[in-house]
Amino acid sequence: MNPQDRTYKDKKVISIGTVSELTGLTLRQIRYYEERKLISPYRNERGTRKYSFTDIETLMDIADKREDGVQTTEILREMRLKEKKRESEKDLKKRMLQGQLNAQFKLGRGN
Amino acid sequence: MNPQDRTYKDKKVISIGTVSELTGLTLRQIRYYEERKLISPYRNERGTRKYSFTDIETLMDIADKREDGVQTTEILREMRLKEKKRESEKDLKKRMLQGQLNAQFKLGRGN
DNA sequence: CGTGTAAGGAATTCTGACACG
DNA sequence: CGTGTAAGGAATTCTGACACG
Repeated sequence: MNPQDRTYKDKKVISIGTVSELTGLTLRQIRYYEERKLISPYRNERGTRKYSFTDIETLMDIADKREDGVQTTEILREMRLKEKKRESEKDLKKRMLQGQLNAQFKLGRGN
Repeated sequence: MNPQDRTYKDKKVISIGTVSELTGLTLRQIRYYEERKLISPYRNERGTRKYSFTDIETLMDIADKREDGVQTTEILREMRLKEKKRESEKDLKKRMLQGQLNAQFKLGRGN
């Protein structure tokens, strides 16, 4: 995804009522999932919660899993696992790129 | 831009208070620019205005022009001109692509 | 023309709590 | 554990209008 677009996807500007409409979850449920650390909305000066499109996607994932009877603790575990996986993949890519660069450097020096 | 991302950029989900914070415009100004047809927010069941990130970008353009003393009527004209330009460029691309395809077809038939 | 403001009403959001299971 | 609900207060949003220039 274009880095410019990420700023939109991650920008926390949507109020809880709209999130409720978009996800089909009740306000109570949305607030509860925050209490269980599954999401962390931004709070404006007044204390009103503001969500991003990413938060909404996360909530829809949560809704699916809850329907399957998965508990919030378990959902949190899964989310953290996926986070780690993404990080290690990113790390792998970085190391591969570094390897490429090193090889290039040696070749350049060899000639 | 990725078509998937457009759905976020154009999704009208942001309330006027947040738009005001993001653009620095007053509620009065934002509503007035709507009256002058410069933007058209979505209205939910209750009648509350909802804006997209695209609307916000448009509003920031408007703010710049207003600062330069450009009147809303003139801004509207400019916006419509740009819209037409985009459309004719799109049209040109479409016709060029069609030309490419026709050429390919003739070549294929020729062999 | 573009923007401010006071007015009155209706819907939103927040928190802490009790309830049920 | 996950969710519903009533409670009270504070801030939001809406419209139509008068004001100024």
